[in-house]
Amino acid sequence: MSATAELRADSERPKRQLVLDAAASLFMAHGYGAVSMDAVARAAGVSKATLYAYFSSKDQLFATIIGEACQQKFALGELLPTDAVEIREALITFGSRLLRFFLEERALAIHRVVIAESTRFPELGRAFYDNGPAALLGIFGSWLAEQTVAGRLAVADSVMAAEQFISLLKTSVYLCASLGLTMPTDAEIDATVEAAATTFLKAYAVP
Amino acid sequence: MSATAELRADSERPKRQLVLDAAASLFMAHGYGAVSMDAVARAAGVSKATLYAYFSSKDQLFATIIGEACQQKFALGELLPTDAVEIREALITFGSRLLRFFLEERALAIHRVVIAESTRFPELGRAFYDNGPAALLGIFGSWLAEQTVAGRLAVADSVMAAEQFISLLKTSVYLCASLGLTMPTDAEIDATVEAAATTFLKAYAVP
DNA sequence: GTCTATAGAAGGATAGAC
DNA sequence: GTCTATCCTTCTATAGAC
Repeated sequence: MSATAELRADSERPKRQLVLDAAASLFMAHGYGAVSMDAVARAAGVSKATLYAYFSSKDQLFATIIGEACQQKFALGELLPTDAVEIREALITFGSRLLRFFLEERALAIHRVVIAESTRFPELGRAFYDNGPAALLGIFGSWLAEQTVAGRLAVADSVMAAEQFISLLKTSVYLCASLGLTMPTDAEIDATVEAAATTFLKAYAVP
Repeated sequence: MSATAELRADSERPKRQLVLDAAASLFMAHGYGAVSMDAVARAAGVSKATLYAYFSSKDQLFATIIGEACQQKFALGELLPTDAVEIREALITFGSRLLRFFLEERALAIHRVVIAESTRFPELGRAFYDNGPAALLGIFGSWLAEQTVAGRLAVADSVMAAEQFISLLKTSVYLCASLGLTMPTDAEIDATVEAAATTFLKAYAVP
């Protein structure tokens, strides 16, 4: 796409979308309280009156943005590995994709802002949990159950096992990233994933 | 202590402490942006001018409070079980204490507010991590190493093992509590702890 | 040290012209 | 629908009396 085409597309894009994009970026970077409607209007290149023509209040704008961000389907199913590979390799593939997804700046930002405003906007906590962690648990738990049926794992409680594998990925490297302290290196990520797979298989491998 | 003695102690307590207590409660409940200095002064029973006599700005008041909250030594060492009991029982005792500590409203509130303001106050993220998670990892990792020397566990990388046990405690029951959705029941907490101990021991028990 | 009162700035939301 | 200009509230921070 040429630069002029981009510009045309940009200027033709409905202002509502311009506002949404600008506000999403600002809210995720700085949180609800630190972003003014003036700043949103400025970043979107529209006036405040236009902004209020589309969104009746700051609360509603915020809830719309974060709610939509939570409902984006992250194609969670695509994170699952194929059944063709050996089980340890499958777990490592899945764990590696998943931990790298958790560490993406966008995912971290959504998690941060939802936790931060969960008291002011309880419905956001619910939307985040249902569309994110709960959906993931369902998909991965089913996969673990399938592997057990296929004789590749020995999992009794597939939901608890799914919880445990995912938890094993979220060690302090994830916490440090959440807190904005340090982003882990590829080597640290790989080491965490491999340790998670090793511990998980000691507990759930077929005897 | 009698009621009158309590009252006297309260009225004699330095106003600085009154401000700190009131502000801590408000900031942890509602976050930085949603709390005004008016509200702090009202809750503390002092005037705003008095408040500003002790703290030069809202930023400084907030950083002081959260910084001190992070540096409270939670007597982490006391969470460790005695060496007298069998290893599985020791892990369950420790895990139960630790998970219940993570789920305390105060701990959840500190975690929330630190994550929320970690971009505005990066030093708080560092203080929280060093005094909380990192200190815990050190203490528990050392304990695991001791148990290995004593022949009660077979842990090669004691820090990674400590990470994993703690991560196994933080399953979705913890996430739900973080998001303000639901507080787990005692039964859910116990089930999580027992599952964590079982998985951990399959990976790290003496052969 | 403590208070009342207020200055000065910023934010959310809107009126009215085009 | 969109903009400029503005209203009203709330906020941080301070001046001045006691």
